[in-house]
Amino acid sequence: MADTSTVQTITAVERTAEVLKAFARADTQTLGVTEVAQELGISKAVVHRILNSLRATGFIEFDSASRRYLLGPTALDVGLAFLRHVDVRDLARPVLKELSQQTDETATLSIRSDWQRIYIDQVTPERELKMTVALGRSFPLYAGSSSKALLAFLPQHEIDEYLERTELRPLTDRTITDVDLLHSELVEVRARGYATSLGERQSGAGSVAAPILDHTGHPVASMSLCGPVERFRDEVDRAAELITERTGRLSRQIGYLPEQS
Amino acid sequence: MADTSTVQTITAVERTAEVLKAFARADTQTLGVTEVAQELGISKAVVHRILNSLRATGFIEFDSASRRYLLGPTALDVGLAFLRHVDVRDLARPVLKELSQQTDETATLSIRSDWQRIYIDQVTPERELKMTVALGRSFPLYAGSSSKALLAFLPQHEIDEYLERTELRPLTDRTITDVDLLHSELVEVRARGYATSLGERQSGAGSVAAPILDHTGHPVASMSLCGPVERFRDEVDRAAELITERTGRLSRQIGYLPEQS
DNA sequence: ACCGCTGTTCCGTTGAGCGGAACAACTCGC
DNA sequence: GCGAGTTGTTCCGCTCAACGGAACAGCGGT
Repeated sequence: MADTSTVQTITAVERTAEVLKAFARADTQTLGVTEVAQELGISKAVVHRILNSLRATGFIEFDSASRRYLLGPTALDVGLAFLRHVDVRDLARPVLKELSQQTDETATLSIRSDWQRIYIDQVTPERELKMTVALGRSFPLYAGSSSKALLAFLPQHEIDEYLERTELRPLTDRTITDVDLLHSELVEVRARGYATSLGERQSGAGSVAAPILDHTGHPVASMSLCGPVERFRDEVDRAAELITERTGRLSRQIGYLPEQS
Repeated sequence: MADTSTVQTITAVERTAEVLKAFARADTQTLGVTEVAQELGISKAVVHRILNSLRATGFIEFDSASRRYLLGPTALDVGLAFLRHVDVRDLARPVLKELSQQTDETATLSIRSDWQRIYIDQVTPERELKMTVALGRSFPLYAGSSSKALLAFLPQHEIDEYLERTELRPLTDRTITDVDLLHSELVEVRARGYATSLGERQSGAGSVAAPILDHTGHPVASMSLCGPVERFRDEVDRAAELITERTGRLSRQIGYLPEQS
């Protein structure tokens, strides 16, 4: 009974939803009754009644000059309520568990806070030798895969600003301290969609991370898989594949629309 | 026949809209069937069917763990379509960025919708203590600088009508609740071209706003700069100067011709 | 094992919504 | 200015889809 097709629905409601979606799809601001009716294969009379019902509730407005209909502010209110209620952490939790289980390594979630990164969640595997990160601690944005995944997807000018005024202090002997090198590393991260690190932030730790992007394309969080570098080195490719698949889905869930090629 | 009450509507559609609004209002992410049914005074069975219809179309999702419902990404899609079609927004975006950068405070853009005001865009500065507004939410037209900037530039008879039938409920202890006082405040706003507020709508927030006028002289939007009242108090004059310069230019861009003296 | 709470389904009744068609209002071309 | 061809809007009788009370099921607490 979790199946969508078996539960009772109301056709009028589904039609209403389709009408709203038609407005969302349209590249013109206004739509006419017949236009909508034809696209959805419903009678004009019905579309007319639906539009007027939506008008009464603010979802649709009416332009009396052209006698055509357009989306109203209530639509925005509801849409943004969706965003308001999305807690990346809650959303990501089950994914972290799944990733950790599938790879038998630690899965983490980080967010950016000002110009630092902090871990806000992690799931560790049941094995003796495993990675554990410090939740709540601040780390720089230039070292480690989670950090680079966040940094690489910021607008270019913000990256430039950040790197201009930030001193790249080495945290380990593998930390990238050359600005030009880091710049081209970030370009690569953006191109392939994920970042890797072998001991850049923490000696002996390897990781792969990808960003979760919101509806504006901004990175709101980054998710990583990490473990002891000796065994993790061989897992990088598989981890990258798994993690980008999940972060991609999460991004779409919070409204990110991948640009069509 | 422009009257909303006389045209035919479909109750199921209006109920659907009310259900979605209930989710927008809620401060919890998920809502249960009974919860919604009680709030709207509809039977549980109907709410259940509506929710499942919306589920089939992506507006609503179902959390099988808690057996409760939440807004889905389609809601966001439709909401953002509304924004996509507001062309003032595109025009104003770079200006907001510039203003925010120049002042290191938050720049916002609002439009009027019926007799309310809603924020449709904002750009925030990179600093710890800053103002952030809720996009999509409705606010009254009588409190706060953005609202007063819109209201003051409406035709006088519309202002009068509005103030006659509107109760000036205080949002903070600084809200203007005296009609005569508000009337003379609006005259002043119109005279100098911008509105200010120190905590009228939101305690602890200060702001300056000016309207963007179209070719008929109607205010289509208002732009504001806002921040914590303690530091903003000293920035008011400079902010007013900056903002009126920009809104003036934007108004001319969309066809407004300043009356020649 | 109880209770009280959810969400979910059943089912017979009925009136709300359907849609074809008529009407009205507007635009365009000649 | 006057049809022809668009729109949006309303009418109205028929029908069947939605209503809602009530029964059912599946939790979670004590």
